[in-house]
Amino acid sequence: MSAEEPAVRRRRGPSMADVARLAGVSGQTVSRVANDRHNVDAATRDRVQAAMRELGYRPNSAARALRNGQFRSIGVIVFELHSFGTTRTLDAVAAAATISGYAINLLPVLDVNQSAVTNAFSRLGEQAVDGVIILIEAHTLDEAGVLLPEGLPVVVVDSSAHYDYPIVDTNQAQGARLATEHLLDLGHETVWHLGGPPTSFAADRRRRSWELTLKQRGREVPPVLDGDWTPGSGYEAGRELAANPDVTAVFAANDQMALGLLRALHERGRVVPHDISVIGFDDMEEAAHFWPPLTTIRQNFAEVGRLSVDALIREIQAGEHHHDPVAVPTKLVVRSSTAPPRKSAS
Amino acid sequence: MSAEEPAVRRRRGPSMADVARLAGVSGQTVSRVANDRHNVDAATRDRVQAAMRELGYRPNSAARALRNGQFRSIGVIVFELHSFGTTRTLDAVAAAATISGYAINLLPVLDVNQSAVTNAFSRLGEQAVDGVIILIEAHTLDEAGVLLPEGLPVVVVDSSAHYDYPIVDTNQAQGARLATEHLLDLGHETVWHLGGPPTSFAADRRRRSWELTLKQRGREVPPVLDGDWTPGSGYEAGRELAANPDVTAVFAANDQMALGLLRALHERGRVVPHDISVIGFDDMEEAAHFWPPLTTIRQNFAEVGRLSVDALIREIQAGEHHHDPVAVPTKLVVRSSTAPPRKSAS
DNA sequence: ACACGCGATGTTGACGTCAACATCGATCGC
DNA sequence: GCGATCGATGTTGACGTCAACATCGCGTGT
Repeated sequence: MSAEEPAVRRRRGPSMADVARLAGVSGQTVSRVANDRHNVDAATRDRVQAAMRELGYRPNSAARALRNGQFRSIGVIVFELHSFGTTRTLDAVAAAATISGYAINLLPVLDVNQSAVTNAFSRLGEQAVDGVIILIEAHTLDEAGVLLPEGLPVVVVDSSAHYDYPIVDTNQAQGARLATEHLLDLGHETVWHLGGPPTSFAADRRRRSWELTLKQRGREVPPVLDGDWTPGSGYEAGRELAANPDVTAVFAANDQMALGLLRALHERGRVVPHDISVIGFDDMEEAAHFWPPLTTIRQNFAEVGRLSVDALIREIQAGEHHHDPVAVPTKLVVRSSTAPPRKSAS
Repeated sequence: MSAEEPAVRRRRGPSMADVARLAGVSGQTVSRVANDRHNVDAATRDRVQAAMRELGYRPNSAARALRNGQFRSIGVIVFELHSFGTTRTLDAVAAAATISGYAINLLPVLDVNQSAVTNAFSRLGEQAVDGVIILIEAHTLDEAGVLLPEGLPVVVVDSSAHYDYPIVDTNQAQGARLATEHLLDLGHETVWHLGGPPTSFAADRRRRSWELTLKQRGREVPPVLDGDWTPGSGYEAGRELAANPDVTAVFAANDQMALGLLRALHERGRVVPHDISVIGFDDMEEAAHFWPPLTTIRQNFAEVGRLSVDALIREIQAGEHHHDPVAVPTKLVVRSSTAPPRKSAS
């Protein structure tokens, strides 16, 4: 009746002081045991550990972070997890961070519009992180970028060169060249391109590299079809492409669009690879089981994730700014969706 | 020469005291401004905010957490992000948590073996989280489950009933029934099943429900083929199924296996849905663009994520244990991979 | 004119941990 | 045998924030 419970129960667990009392030692000795310091007597250590177990003691990371001035945590800013690449990279980042003893703080941007991004970055200011990895396409970032808290180490995973932060990404240009050359080497006159959204630096790099490769070989550069990474946009583009008898080879900027493209070609009765060759980009798990199995460019997401974390941790711990962009090479994976062109009326 | 820099630079930003000094007020007033308390004079507030901006002040969340005894952060334990469902759920969880003002701590389990899981859980003890959502299949969890720190609110996203924690998941049974009935209603004699791995509760539920539905309709129950969720396993199973002329309808326990299955059927020249109908489960983005577009069961991952977060936050804030499992209904999405059976020799 | 109330602001201390320093007893070298 | 050394342990204070309490000044009602 008289005593009021607080609205939010605080589960404060036992503290070092509690353990110390039970074990009959000082708090400092408990701290030493908790941190695996060597200068503790074996018997004492046992006693302390027993007390810890009995009380279910867990070190309070907030107090630790406050004391040490470090959170041992890195924030990862992502837009939706729908994108295959983002997900895979996040996976690799999380693994690498965990191995290095850093926790991962996932910071989703709920909406692409600028105020949401800005909002996410300002929330960042209050986040318990020592550094940040940005996994959203930099164009989106561009307008809001200014608002990043100063003095917070940042690594951007994208292919923009315009950033003042260290950059790690797949070598988009090399991958696109690989794709284009593969089709050219099979004997195709030229290669059409189903590109990613114009707002994406990665898409831009792939497009440019495809174009450059064609030009270097003296081939005609067909108009680009712009998609938005989704299978749906690949399908739309595919309907156009299927109607054009000149098209014998298409380089889709990712596997998902390639999937939509394949569907459109099936619907129109264009046989892959007999009538048209298709190559993708990413090598998602499913690509090997598309119909027909998709020739594609494999991105090494694990490496991208690992390198991003390494770069960020170096920056956090040593203040190193490593401004040379890191480009992770790709690999051509040949399956059944590409073949030499059918000898036709030429 | 005399002063040694610490190995790890601590970027300690300005604190309330610094802001207070600059603005000529007490630390407490700064705190009030930072927390949007109303009882601060407008002029004072402006002065403090100006000082904050000038110094680039960001509240220290470690100190806050220490003071408040709460982190406002929830941990999400995941195995790899490769699984489509996990990723989508994580996405929804992250969004819901952010909206509720909670941060997300991603806690990857690096390896499925038991010691890795155990390890992840013991790491959990040191994590700055108020509660935990477990996104790994509970069978894996089973053996290690005992080691979960006591007193830490937990919500499990899975279909096990054996847990002492609140459970949220898709209504697997209802979904599997929907799938099976759809094929039966089209006129198929019976429905074959390409199941998920035996270690998965979700797979188990789907299998049981498929079986029950067949029995209730007095149909023969064909032997189950066990996959492991991957397209590859679907392909293997598909080769068997394709060789069996009795098979006219297959319910694959997820879309990825359905994809592999479709590929195997194409290879053997069995036409979908003319010769064989195929239905999947999940409704992943790509399913609409498989060849043929896949009829499937749509899971409402967003809802699962939202409800998990809600349940966890209720538990954190009120200590409520809501032990009735929450089952989120699914929806049948009809596309082109299912059709009535070809009238054959019957 | 006086007590009272109320809003704005300041002061104090505690949250849990751990580095730095202090202490104490034992072993070592000569 | 005695100071030096070393290892085990204890004591103190500070990290940044904010609830609780204290204070101060001004307007209000009678």
